[in-house]
Formats: sequence, structure tokens, C-alpha cells
Amino acid sequence: MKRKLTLKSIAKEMDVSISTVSKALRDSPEISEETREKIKAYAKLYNYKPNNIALSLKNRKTNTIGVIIPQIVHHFFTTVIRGIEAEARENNYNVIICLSNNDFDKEVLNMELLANGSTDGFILSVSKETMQKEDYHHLNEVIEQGMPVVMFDRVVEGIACDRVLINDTQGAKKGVSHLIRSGCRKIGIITSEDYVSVGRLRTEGYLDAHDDFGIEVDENRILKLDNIDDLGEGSKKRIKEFILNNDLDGLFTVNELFAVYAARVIAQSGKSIPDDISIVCFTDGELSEHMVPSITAVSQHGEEMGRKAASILINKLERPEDETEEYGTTYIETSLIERESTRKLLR
Amino acid sequence: MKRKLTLKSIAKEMDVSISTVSKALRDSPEISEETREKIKAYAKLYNYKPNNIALSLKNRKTNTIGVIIPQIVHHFFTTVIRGIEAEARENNYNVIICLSNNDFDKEVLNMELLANGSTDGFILSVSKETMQKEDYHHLNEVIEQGMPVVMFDRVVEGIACDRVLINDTQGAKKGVSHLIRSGCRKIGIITSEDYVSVGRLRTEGYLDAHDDFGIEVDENRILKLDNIDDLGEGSKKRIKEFILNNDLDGLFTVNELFAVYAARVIAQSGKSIPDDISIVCFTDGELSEHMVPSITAVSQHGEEMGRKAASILINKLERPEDETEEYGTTYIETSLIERESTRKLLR
DNA sequence: TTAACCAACTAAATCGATTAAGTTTACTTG
DNA sequence: CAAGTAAACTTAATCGATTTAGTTGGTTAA
Repeated sequence: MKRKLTLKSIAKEMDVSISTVSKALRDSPEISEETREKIKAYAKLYNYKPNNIALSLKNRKTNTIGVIIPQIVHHFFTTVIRGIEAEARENNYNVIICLSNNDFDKEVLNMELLANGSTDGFILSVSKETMQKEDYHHLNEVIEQGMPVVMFDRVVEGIACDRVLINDTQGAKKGVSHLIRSGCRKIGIITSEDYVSVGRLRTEGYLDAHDDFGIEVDENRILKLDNIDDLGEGSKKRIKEFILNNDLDGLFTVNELFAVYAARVIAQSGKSIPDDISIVCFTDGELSEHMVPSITAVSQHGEEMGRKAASILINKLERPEDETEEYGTTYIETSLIERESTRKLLR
Repeated sequence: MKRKLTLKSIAKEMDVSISTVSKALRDSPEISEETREKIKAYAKLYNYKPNNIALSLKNRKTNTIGVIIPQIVHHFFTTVIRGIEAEARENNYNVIICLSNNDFDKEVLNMELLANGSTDGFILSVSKETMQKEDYHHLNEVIEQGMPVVMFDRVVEGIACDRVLINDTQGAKKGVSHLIRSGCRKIGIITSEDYVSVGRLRTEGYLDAHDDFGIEVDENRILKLDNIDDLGEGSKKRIKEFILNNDLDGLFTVNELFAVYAARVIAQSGKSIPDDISIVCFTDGELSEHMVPSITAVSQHGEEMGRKAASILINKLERPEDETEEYGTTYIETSLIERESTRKLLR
């Protein structure tokens, strides 16, 4: 096992001082052409690479972005990460990903861990438990220490940071409007309780669309589930009852999973999609794409969101003394992807 | 913005030396009870946390595992990561995830980056391009430097490292045997070219199952696609032709996506699943679970795989001088999850 | 009385890299 | 020819924490 090369070992081998080696490798004019070339040749031959940890310590800069998300299993987060990764790489930043599993304690732990020298800043989507607790001391702490934070998707108010959001309300409105335009008049929505911001906002979009078209909203057609992240037996039961006990001709859901399960219930009840009931869901993922029938979806453009969040964070990091203390909210537009679960519009 | 506490700043504030602070916080008997308590109280009050970077440098140990995977978008990798995360956390390790996007250069870049001080060891699944190129210098380099490596899922031979594998052959055999037992005799397989190890092994399992039951294999019933990771137009076309031009009563696919698309083609051709054609796929993911009909799948137990890989790596890291130079291969058993795409067996 | 010894600290080296501040040697110039 | 200067290095400080090797003042035993 060969030890890794260090400046020290090179210096010893070549019988010069450590600083000469360092300067030679960084092309300093202080070092003679001859020595410089000799050292560089040696370093190249033995594949010297500076130790990142030492550099981080010296520069008090890690060039690493910490990403904290509730769950990686979600296709959406996956695409966001891809965007973050891409933008980071282009700007010479690394990405460390930590999962909170929607657990408050884990979110706090992860942040503290990464904040102790591992990262320069954070990109995060707040866990469900944190939102319920409304305890944001961990966020305020890292911000206090001068680490910039960018929140995305699931954000909270009252924190000194930038935000990147899906235009949830407008996205939902697009989806529901599409249903209305295609002829639906009795549209149901399967959403979450209001404390999950995305659920609340998407419900608003649903209401807005009805408003725009002057269609009355029937409260019975709104189903609020408490867990938006997965589909338990309880949720399944409520969705089934909701579908069977309502005479719907259209359905909007705030995620794919609800739509997929609803589609199953609808198929089993002998009705056809899209002719008897049309479906639109929020989030364009693998499920909506491959399902039979495939489901018309509101695409969140996760990759773009990730890129944007990373670019905002990197910007702050690169110009640290630009502390204008101004924080903005960027909205990522959604788009509707028409598939087989809705009727074609006549244009 | 308040600066972060360091031993230095505490020492200054309390008018003692840096080493006194360090020792006090680590409960050294060299420091008097009184001073110790005072320093600890101060540190607690102002929430002192040691700088990880400095510790890593000093200890030449980062307590971080580097994970390099082809694509995070895949549900399977997602579950593996969850397993790695869990095992790591329990043992006080961090996890850094990097994506290679199935690209050789990126895999090399990521490894070099992380190898320069950021991690103590690696868990990786080799990218497709690397397998085609058969260039493993980056792997050999980090191993040379004394960093242990554990490969999982997509592994290559001839590298001095441990391996954690799905029992691909047996898994495929389980799936195909199930089809045979349920009455299928003309079973097709949609797999990958042989250079992708998982494809090759699963094809073997398909052949083995036929062998066991004494059923002849018809070469026309084997479709080898070149891209196993996603479903392009070319693959779709070939799958469609394959399904329509073969008189099959059963189908085994090496991933979910192939099965889902095949199911669509079958449905469109007016045949019914599972009665006319039964389907089993490798990989238990969201698609097979939620599809209508849901698809019988060979579960890879990704989480268990991740845990195992992490536990092997951590073991090596904790006992570094145990260099017996012995490397093992661990197999994770698969299990069959029966769903709606196959007929129930009479037992 | 004084060497020995202990309690309770502090100083300094170390991890690996960067860099400001010296040092040496040769050479120019008034 | 002495002073000044530039070239080419080296020394040492620094990042933050740990740890080994001192140091100091007081107590104790011979």
C-alpha cells in the first residue's frame, strides 16, 4: 500500500522546502522555471492531488453544498438533486445529500453535523414533522453562523433565506382548468391537510380554477388526507369511499400515488378513464408516465428547480460580503403534460 | 453574524490555554474538577461543536463513506442508499452520495474528488460505460492508497474488494419457475446484452429454470436490448415486435420498465393478463406495485443490500490493520412478490 | 533542608496546504 | 567598492483540534 503523496513527501524527495513545492505547483513566478518544471513533472508522474480536507481547513471553505431532503425515494426529489448536482459541478462545488426521513430530530442532527465544517451552505426541503412542530432553531442557528440557506418545495416563513418554489397554486389551477375545459363539471380533489404547504396551495389552485370558470365548489368533493408522502391502508380506504360515494366526472390529485390508486378504484367500479372520469395529477413521475392509461400530469420541472436553488446558493457563497440581507422567492413555472387520462381538447 | 466557537476562542475568553480547553472537554483527569466544569458549562452554553474538518485532518479519518451510483432515479438504488444511510448512522458514519450518470469520466472524477481526503472508503455500483471500457484504474488507485471498496449490484471481476450481490441467477430462476408452475410453457424474456452483468446472470436464471423443468428454450423468445436503464423509442419498438410476433403465454423481464411497456402492448393487442400472458419482472419498485394489473416481481431487498455493504465497509475501516487481503462476496437472497400479473398456484 | 514528586497547567508538534515575511546569493550600479 | 536589488529559496504562521512533552508551584519524605 503506497501512502498518498503530500507536499511534504514531495519536498523531501526533491530536496526542497514544502513551500517551494506548493508554489511550483501553483505556477508562482518566485520559483525558477527549471525547478518548477521538475516539481510539476514529478507531481504529475506520481499523480499528486492536494488533500481537500487540508484545503478546506486552510481556506475555511469546503466548496460543498449540503442538501437535506425528506425522502429520496420520491422521483421529484431525485430530479431536483440531479439539477443541484449539475449546477454544482459546473461551478466546482460538491454535493452532500442527507435524508431526514421526514423526521425532525434527524433533520436537526444532519444540519448540525454538516454545519460543523462540512459544508458552506444548505439547500433543504423542510420535513413534515418540522412543519408541524414549527421549531426552526436549527435553521436560524446555521444562518446566524453565516451559512446561506435556500429552501425549496416545502418552505416555511420567517426564516432569513432564499426560497425556490413551484408555483403550486398556478400549477393546480392549470390542471383543474384543463379538466374543466375538457368538459368536466363535477371535479373532485384529493389533497393533504392544510399544514403541508404544497397541499394547501394546490387546494387553492383548485378553488381558483372553479372561480375563474364560475363553477360552484362542492365541499364534499374535497378529500384531505393526512399523509401526502405515501399511501397507507387508511388513505386507500378513504380514497375508495371518496370515489365511490361521489358522482365525479373529473379528478385532480396532489400527487401521483393518489391518482394511481384512484384510477384503480375507478377501473374496478367499471367506469372508464377518461370518458367517465378524467384524471390530472400533480407531479410528473414514472408512475403517471407508464401507467395504463398514462396520466395527464402537472410537471414540476424538478431539475430546473434544483439548478436554480444551487445557483442562488453558489451566488451567495461566492460573494459573501454582499450581505444585503435581501432574500427572494423564485417561482418555477409548471407545465401540463397531456396524456391518456384526459380527453383531448378541441382548439 | 456570530463567529463559530473554537477551542481558541474559548481559551481566550476563559483565560486558559487551548490544550486545557480541549482536555477539559474530553474529561481529562489532568484538569481540575473546577476548571473542567467551568469550561464545560461555557461550551454548553454557547453550543460548542468541534470542527469536523479539523478533526478529519488531525485524525486522518473522515468517518465518511462515499457512495457512487449510476443513477439515483432508480427506485432500487434509492432503497440501497436508505440501507447504507441507516447502517452508517448507527455506526457514526456519514454518507456522501455522488452520481455517475452511467458516465465513465464522471465516475473517475467523483472517485478522485472523494478520495482526496473526503471519505475513508467507497461503496459503488459500476457505471455501464466503465463496464464496456473495462478500465478500472480509478478503482485500483484508491485501493492502492488503502481505501477499502465494496461493490454492489453491478460489479466487475479482478478488483481487490468485497462484493455484495443480488443472487441474480437464482432470482430470475425463481421468477421463471413461478411462471412455469402456473402453467406457462412458452415464456419469453426481455433482457440486456451480456456485457451488463445483471442482464447476463438473469438470462442464465431463465435458462436454468427451463432446464430444471425439462422445457426446451426457443432462442426467438429471448430479446436482448442494449439499454437496461431506460426505455427509448428503439427499445419500445423492439419490445412491441417481440410481443406481437411471438406466441407467448408468459413473460419475464429483467426490469420493471420493460414489463410495464410489454403489459401495455399486450393489453392493446386485446390479450388479457394474466390469463393469456402472465408476467413476472425483476426489481420490486413503485411501478410494479401500483400498475393495473400489479406485476408479480422478484424483490431485490435493496435496503438489506445497502446495510450489508455499509456494514462490510465499516468493518474494514474499523480494523484497518486486519489486512488479511481476503475479499468475499455476499449474496442477498431475492424473494418473489406475487401480484395480479400471474395466476395463483394451486398448492 | 532539599531532592523528589505530584497536581494542574502550558508549549509545541502534528495533520496538509497556503502565504506573508524573512534569508541567501549573485549581480548591478553610482 | 559598498550599497542596493532582484531571483530563488526557506521559515514560520495559519486554519482547528489533539496530544506529547515540558513547566510551575506546592507538598512531602529523608
